[in-house]
Amino acid sequence: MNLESTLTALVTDAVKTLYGLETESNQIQLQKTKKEFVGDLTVVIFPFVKAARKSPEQTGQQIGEYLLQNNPLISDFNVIKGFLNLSISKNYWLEALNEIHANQNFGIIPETDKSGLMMIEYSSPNTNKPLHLGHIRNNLLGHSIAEIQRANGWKVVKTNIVNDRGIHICKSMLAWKLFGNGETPESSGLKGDHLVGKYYVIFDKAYKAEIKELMEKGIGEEEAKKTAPLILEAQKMLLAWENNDTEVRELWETMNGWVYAGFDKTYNQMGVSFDKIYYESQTYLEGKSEVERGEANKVFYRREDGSVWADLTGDGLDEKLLLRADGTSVYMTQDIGTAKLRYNDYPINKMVYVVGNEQNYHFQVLSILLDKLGFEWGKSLVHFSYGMVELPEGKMKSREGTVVDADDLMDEMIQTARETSQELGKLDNCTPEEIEAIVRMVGLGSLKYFILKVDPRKNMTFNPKESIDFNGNTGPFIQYTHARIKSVLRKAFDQGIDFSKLEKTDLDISEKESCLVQLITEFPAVVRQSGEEFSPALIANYIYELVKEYNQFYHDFTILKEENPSLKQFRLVLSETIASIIKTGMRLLGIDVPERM
RNA sequence: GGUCUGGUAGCUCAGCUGGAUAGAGCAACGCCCUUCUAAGGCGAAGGUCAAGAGUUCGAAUCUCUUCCGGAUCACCA
Repeated sequence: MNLESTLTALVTDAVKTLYGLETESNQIQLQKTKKEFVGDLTVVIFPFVKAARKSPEQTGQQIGEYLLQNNPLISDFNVIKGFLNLSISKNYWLEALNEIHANQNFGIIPETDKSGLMMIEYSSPNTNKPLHLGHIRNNLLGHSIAEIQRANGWKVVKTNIVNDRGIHICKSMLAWKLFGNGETPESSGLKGDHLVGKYYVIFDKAYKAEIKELMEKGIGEEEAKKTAPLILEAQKMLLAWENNDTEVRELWETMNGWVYAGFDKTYNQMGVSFDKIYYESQTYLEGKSEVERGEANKVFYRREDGSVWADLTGDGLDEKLLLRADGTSVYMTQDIGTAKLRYNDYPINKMVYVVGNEQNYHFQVLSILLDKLGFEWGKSLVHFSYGMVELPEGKMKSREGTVVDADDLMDEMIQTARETSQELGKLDNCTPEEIEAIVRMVGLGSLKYFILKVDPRKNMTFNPKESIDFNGNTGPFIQYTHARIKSVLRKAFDQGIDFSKLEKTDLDISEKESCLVQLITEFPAVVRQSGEEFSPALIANYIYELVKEYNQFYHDFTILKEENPSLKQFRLVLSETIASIIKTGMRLLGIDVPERM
């Protein structure tokens, strides 16, 4: 039984005995005592004032006295206005710390069958261009959510649906065929995904030139876009692909192979991975047959031109196309097929899609369609929706070439970390391998933390400079604190101090220290809530608060120079516990923390 | 226009199941390196929580209206 529920029960008991008031536990409001007041936890008295028929102050006083007399857990109390501030006995905090310190998996629920299996889809790239800043937010969120859900006892399957077919891939292929001169990643020294992306851009340029040319001949823009030779050629290629044309398929496989090799490097650098990858080229046919089944069951209907539609006006939405007149599938069709395959492959209890908020409508529709098709899991799917990332300079636009490439950005972050640490001479005693590892952790940690600390729903601005600051709510600041604690612990260990277990449990620790212990005890609750709300930001901000509080504590006291051996030991145990929570918490965000830096 | 979503300090963000004087960091100002890592800490300053109304003992938080931003409503993916 944790502290809060114990206290809730106590207060329930108190108001019943004193005022004969029956209360539900949710009527008792317990909150952390604000810093400027003395105490650990605060009971809001207002709900009981009526029954007590006394002033809030008197009521608080009375309840406080009752609690103090009836439970040794409460060491003191004070009343301010309608708030009863309770001080919890130091012994309680010391014992709590001891317990947490001994628990290697504090805050983590082991994987059990109880919660079931959660499949989390994220990343979901197209194979015609490299990953960019938007993908970074997606990947980081997806990976972190997976870690958090796993820490909450779910069995997690991370999945990626690669959009490896369609007109956009044909565009890259066609451009390569026409202008590529057989260029390969090996011959050009380019990363595979960048090479294919290069030809996508080349296609776009040439295509635009053709449109311009046609328009100069007096053809309308719409018409020009449709009749430009390049686009017709690309469409022909797509058709050939669908008809399993050997040459087209071979080129398709070669170029996609380049892209996958490139993506693997990017994912690897980012520290994300997948348990199962689906390819749209393998799932879109399944979608078609599902739609046809739906049509047969009168869930969908066919128009005169042969296209298939779902009528969602009854759900307050529009009509939605599912199959084109020529029988080819659209985005929605593929997602239906992919969903079906996934549920065939895994006993999924919860399906989560990490996809940008521009697709909110799509997933609203998908949920309804799956439900109409008779899949009981349709209604319960979760669209984990997130906002756009912008740079301080403004919006990213692929047309204006202001897209921030994921690989470039990560390299830059690492490079900045390297330069900063060199300037400060921080890593002079490390081997080149150590320096590389640390600089990488710090550079990527900056990026990851800055993106994850923000509420996912919001559009955000990524400021590279600010993110790598060693002050404030940043990854490096947290990493730095961790490294510093580790340094203290190493020195203590060298001095032969045993901090494996607290020996004395009647130490007179300061208010600030008990406050820190209290903060530590909240970690599991934060992880639970973060899982329920799908919010890595919750964990990020919690860690920051912990680190900040610790730093203030660290400033006021020196640990190794403390003369009271018991107090010294306590502070070491406290520090080690905090370091361990930082490490666990950051792991849930997908961020590594260095032992030294 | 319909739907969804956001608006909190100059900037970037917390806080939102209603509770005390609305919190951090950055920037700018003033201190503290004989200090377990100054990649740090302390102090002061900075607010009509977009606006208005309602519910309440009490509203940044809940409801309604308005204003501003973003997304979406494709035979694109």
